[in-house]
Order: sequence, then structure tokens, then C-alpha cells
Amino acid sequence: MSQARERGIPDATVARLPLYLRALNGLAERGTATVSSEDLAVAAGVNSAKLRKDLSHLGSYGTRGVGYDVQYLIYQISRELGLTQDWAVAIVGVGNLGRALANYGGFVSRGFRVAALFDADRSVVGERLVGMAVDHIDALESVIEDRGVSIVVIATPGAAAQQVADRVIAAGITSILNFAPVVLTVPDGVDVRKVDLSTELQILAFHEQRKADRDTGSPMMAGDWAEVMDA
Amino acid sequence: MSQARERGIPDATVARLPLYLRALNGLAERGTATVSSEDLAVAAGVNSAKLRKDLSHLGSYGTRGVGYDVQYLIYQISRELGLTQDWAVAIVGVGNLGRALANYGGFVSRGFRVAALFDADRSVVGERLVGMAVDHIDALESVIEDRGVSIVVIATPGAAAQQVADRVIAAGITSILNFAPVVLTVPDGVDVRKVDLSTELQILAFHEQRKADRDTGSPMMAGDWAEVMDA
DNA sequence: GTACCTTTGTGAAGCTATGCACAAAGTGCG
DNA sequence: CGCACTTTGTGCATAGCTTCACAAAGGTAC
Repeated sequence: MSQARERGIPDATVARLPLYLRALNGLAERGTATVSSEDLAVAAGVNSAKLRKDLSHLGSYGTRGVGYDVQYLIYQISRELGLTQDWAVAIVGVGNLGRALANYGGFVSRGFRVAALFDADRSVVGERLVGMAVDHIDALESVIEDRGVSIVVIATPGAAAQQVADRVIAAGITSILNFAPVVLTVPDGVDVRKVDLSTELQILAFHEQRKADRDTGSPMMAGDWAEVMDA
Repeated sequence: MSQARERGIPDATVARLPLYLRALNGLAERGTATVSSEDLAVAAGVNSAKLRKDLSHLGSYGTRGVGYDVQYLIYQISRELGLTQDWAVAIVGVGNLGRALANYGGFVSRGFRVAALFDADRSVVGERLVGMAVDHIDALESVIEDRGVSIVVIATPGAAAQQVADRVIAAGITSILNFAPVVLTVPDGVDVRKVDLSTELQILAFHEQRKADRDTGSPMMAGDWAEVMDA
């Protein structure tokens, strides 16, 4: 390893590690002991050279002529991602999405634990979900502190999201996963990741339209702006 | 425009267009008529030079010294993304996540319409959701054809996802949004986008761990592999 | 019409990520 | 032991994305 472990794994690599981890867990379940970069790359749906380069950023964990020990690699990636420790997660907003998230199997997988649920609607407060009672949003700060929450998932309507973010940041949270369809404004040092369902659909629609255009040979014209505006 | 409209908008740009569109809709609601790249960039949370270059790929729709006409730009981006036409979307898997998706406001926003719901569980079939009755998965192919579905959302358990994908592709679908935690194998020409809730959490955990390491000055050692394996 | 101001659109530079291709390192057989 | 085979780890070239910085273009005031 030359430039390897010197703290600084490319973001693109970090984003793929969970993918490799899942593929490895699949192999482990089927009892596979070692795997080559080629086979693992196929299972993860990436190019094998990229996979090897990604793994080389973590260290030199393979054996030439053999491949990677599945269990050992699972451990190394888990450790790098911080999954060997327990993360207390709070979900704010127990609507349809919040419920889905709380129940989502992979969500509560190794390393993550739903430690608190919040909602503003008093008719929901007290309800039990995955063994947790829903707390009222008024108790946000105290519950976060009491239960050692370090990651907050925002699953509220868009209008409430910024306010929730401000409060949890004031309470010391620096990692937020945002499902609300708004751009959160946060101070430096706070990480926000956004998952946006409609964005993904729109990107698909773009490509689907491209295919249709190519088939019919009729890319829509920039013309009828006036008509559209009248409607 | 020099290399502008010649069909070929960078993926990175396409991925940001929905973001701009949302920011613009927010401005439109507040009655703003025109906006500068600088202000729009702030609203969308990006660098203004990047915003301008992104928009320049669509054409030259701004006015120097003034900015962009909000309504006009909304129309142009919508058109480019294919949102001026109606997309019939089917959701396969009406569990917690499927229900959340069907009810998600932004999901049924301009351009998209939930046209079919499927589940394998007969106790769910017939149930009504957002004005649609849930169909049994057996009717997948015929309903997709009858209702002109062109985009399929897979919200099934991981084990069922590949099989669902194979069937909808055989039925002519070429755009899939996959929420199941598996890598789908699909033929060329089929677009798959994956939304993975646990992946996002894992990336957050990585960064959160980094911050913690920096504070305590104690990056976890590669040591105790044996201990962990014994557990 | 002219001078000044604002803001776009883009050339060019720098940075990051990808993928090829191969030397180095290990396995295993005769 | 030596040779043939496998597979990793990485130097290098290429492709793609981001950011800077500024000329060109339009608006406004007088």
C-alpha cells in the first residue's frame, strides 16, 4: 500500500462500500469462503478494476492467486464504515414514510438501532412501533440527549423539515438523512444526505423520453411555449 | 450555444435538473418573476457557475443583465425531463414502503400518475389506495399493457425483486425504480435506478465516525479481528 | 446615443474518477 | 525446486466534472 491508509477515502469509493458489503453478505450466507475481485464485481454490478482500486484504499486485504476472504473483508468494510459500533437513530415524522422506515428490515440491520420516534400529531404520540413508543416533538432535545442519538432521519412534510433540522443541530446532531423534499440549510460540519423519491422518477422519465424520441425520431420542439402558458 | 442542444446532456446535469425545478417552483409560488443564477443557485444549494453551465446544456434561456424568467425556465426544464407528458407508474409491492410511496405527495406530482398497484398477498388485493384497487401480481403483464404503464417501481422484499424485474421487462418495460436491497440484472436498454435507504445511513455513519475519530484522535485499530470473529 | 451596470454563457485550468494493462506475489503440481 | 497458472494492487492514460474568471450581451438612465 502506497497512498492507501493515509486517511482520505474518495467519496465515490465510500458510496460503493455498502454495495460491496451487501454482495459479500449474500456470499457469506451461501457459505462462500473466498471470492475473487472478478466474481465480487459481478455480484455488485461494477467493473473489477474499480472494485480492486476501491478495496486498495482500505488496505491490502486480498491474497494474490486466491482472492479475498469473505468474512475478513466483511469485517474490514464494516469497520471502515463504522458499523462495528452501535448507532442510535431517531426518526422524526411517523407518517406513511416514517412507518415504512421504522419497519424496513435493512434499516435496522447491523449497526443501526431505532432509538426514538417523534411526531407533532398528538393522536400518534404513544403509539408503539418496532417496540418503541412515539414521543411528541416537544421532547426532541431531551430524548435525543438521553438516548445518545447520533443520527436523525427526517421524514416530515417539507414545511417542517428545516425547523426540525435547526432543532436537532442545536441539540448537537451532525448527521441527518433527509427524506423531505426541501434543500436544508445547515452550518459547516453537519452532514446531510438527501433521498428524494420524485427526483429519481424524474431522472427515469428523462431517459425514457430519450428512448421514445430516438424511436419516433421526433424530439419535442421548443415551440409551443405560448400555448402551454395559456392553459 | 456551441455544443449545447446536440443531444447529450451530462448525467451529472440531468441529476440536478429536478433540484432546480423544485427551487423554481418554490420561487414561482412566492410570485417571483425572474431570478439570477446566483439566487437560484443558493436556493438549490449549488455553485452558481455550475448552475449556469447546467442550464446552458438545455439552451440559452437567460437574459444577460436580468436573469431567468421563472415560468419559462420551469417549462423548459419540465420539457427536457419529459414532465410535460403524463407517465403511468405502477407500484409492485404494497407493504409499508409501497403504501408510503403511493401516498407520497411529490410522487404523484406533475407528470406522474399511479396507474396500478400489485401485491402477491391475496389479503391485500382489492384494497383501495389513492383511488386505485390493488391487483394481484398474476395480472402484472395484462394490467401493465392495458393501462399503458411505462415506469415500474419495485417495492417488494429483496427475494422477489429480480423475478418482478424479469417479468416487467418481458412485458416491455424499460424504466425501473428499485427500492429492494438487491442488484438487479437487466438487459441492455433497460434503465434501473436504485434507492437504498440503508446505503445512505451507512455513508452517514462513515462520516460520523470520521468526525469522532478526529475529535478523540483514536482511529480504530485493525487489531481485534479475532475477538470479533469469536463473538 | 452613449456610458455604466448587471448577469449570462463559456473557454480554459484543475481536479476526481474510471478502466486498461501489467508487474509482482502467491498457489499448486510434477 | 522450478514452472505454469491465478489474481491482486497500481502506474498511467483518458474521460468527465467542477470551478474560475472574463468577454459578450442586454438593460437602464440621462
